[in-house]
Amino acid sequence: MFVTSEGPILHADLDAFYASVEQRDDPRLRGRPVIVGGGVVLAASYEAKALGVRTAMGGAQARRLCPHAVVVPPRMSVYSAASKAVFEVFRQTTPAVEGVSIDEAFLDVGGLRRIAGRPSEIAVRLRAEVLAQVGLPITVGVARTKFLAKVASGVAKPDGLLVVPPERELEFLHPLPVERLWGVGKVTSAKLRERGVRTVRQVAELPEAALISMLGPGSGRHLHALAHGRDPRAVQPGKRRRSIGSQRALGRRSRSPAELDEIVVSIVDRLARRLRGASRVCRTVVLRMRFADFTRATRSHTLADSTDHTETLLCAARGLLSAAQPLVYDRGLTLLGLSFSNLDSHGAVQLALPLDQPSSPAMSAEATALDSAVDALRNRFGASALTRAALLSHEAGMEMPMLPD
DNA sequence: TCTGGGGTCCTAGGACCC
DNA sequence: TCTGGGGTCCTAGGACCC
Repeated sequence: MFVTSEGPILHADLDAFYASVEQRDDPRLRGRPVIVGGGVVLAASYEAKALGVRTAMGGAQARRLCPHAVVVPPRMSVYSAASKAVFEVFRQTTPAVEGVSIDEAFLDVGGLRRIAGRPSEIAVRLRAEVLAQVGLPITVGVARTKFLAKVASGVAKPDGLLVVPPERELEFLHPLPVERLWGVGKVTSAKLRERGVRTVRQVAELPEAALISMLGPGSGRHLHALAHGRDPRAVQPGKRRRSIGSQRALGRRSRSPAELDEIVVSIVDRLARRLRGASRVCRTVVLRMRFADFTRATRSHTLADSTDHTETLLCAARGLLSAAQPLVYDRGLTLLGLSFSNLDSHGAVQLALPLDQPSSPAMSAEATALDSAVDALRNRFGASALTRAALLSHEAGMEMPMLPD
């Protein structure tokens, strides 16, 4: 499963992904500043970025900076389809594709030289193919390691290509600001700058022990290696998601227990469907909270057995929320989220089952049937009627165990 | 500028087992 | 009654990334 070639590695990164999809689909948006998302900026086209608009910026501030921007609501399913199409192009290039996010991947092209040419040629073709087949601009960085390939694509953006030859790695890396190092965010950057360390070269000049005493053993060693161009991580095509989650901002007004329960029900329902859709099961349920002062807390519960069963997961989520009641009301809950972790594949569970248990396709067919039944009942009885719907599907003879009252 | 939604990885303490 | 060392799992928090 793990590819252990010597590289080179391509880092392919779609430019201003959501905004580019909008410009692709609506010619009137091309060449104009485009902002995706209203309350907060999910993506900004390069025309908007040129005026200072940034991802994650508040919508009001973005409109001040860029009053002529076209603001469009996100169309997640369209972006997801575009992403799938782009990843298909990646896999036509090499089977060794490791997805990093919806718009980003590493491609190991080591060993392709004889059939596909030099890495730079592969990268040129890849960019042309993504444009031709999906209609989106993409930037590619090429280097010996993942980290250098990623930095290269970051420097080459937008709509660019940059190759870092092995003998020029440090020449490329050392003048860059420390924030370019993977794992250096606000906190680490402040610690480094406090000590006068501003460039990657200055990090490289520090002994590893000094970095460890500043940042702890984990990040100390990590940064020391990166600053010297060392990054042993291989491209892992089989890499799978380790958790799935969903959250909802609540605003500042306080919510009744019934409202919170309704939110928990809808999040659990959505996540459990995604779990089954991906043929995965989970064992740990994590409740995420954010409060009025922007502090955060999590509470988690690990089940005895992995499951993709909505009611089981809901029961755990409700238990966590009720245990967290004091926090919720003392500190003013402003965000509520859940994530399911400790993910496993359905297949692994199947192996442990006796032979007379339903097979995996049958089980997912059952889950799909339940989803449809719940949907139908929800349409009849209203959006928050999951429990009611569960009761009715139970009465209808469908196997859906009930929660205790 | 008062702030969304989706993730990853690391650390540290305590429980528990051998 | 007091005592060691090592390993794993769970929980919680934090930093970081897109």
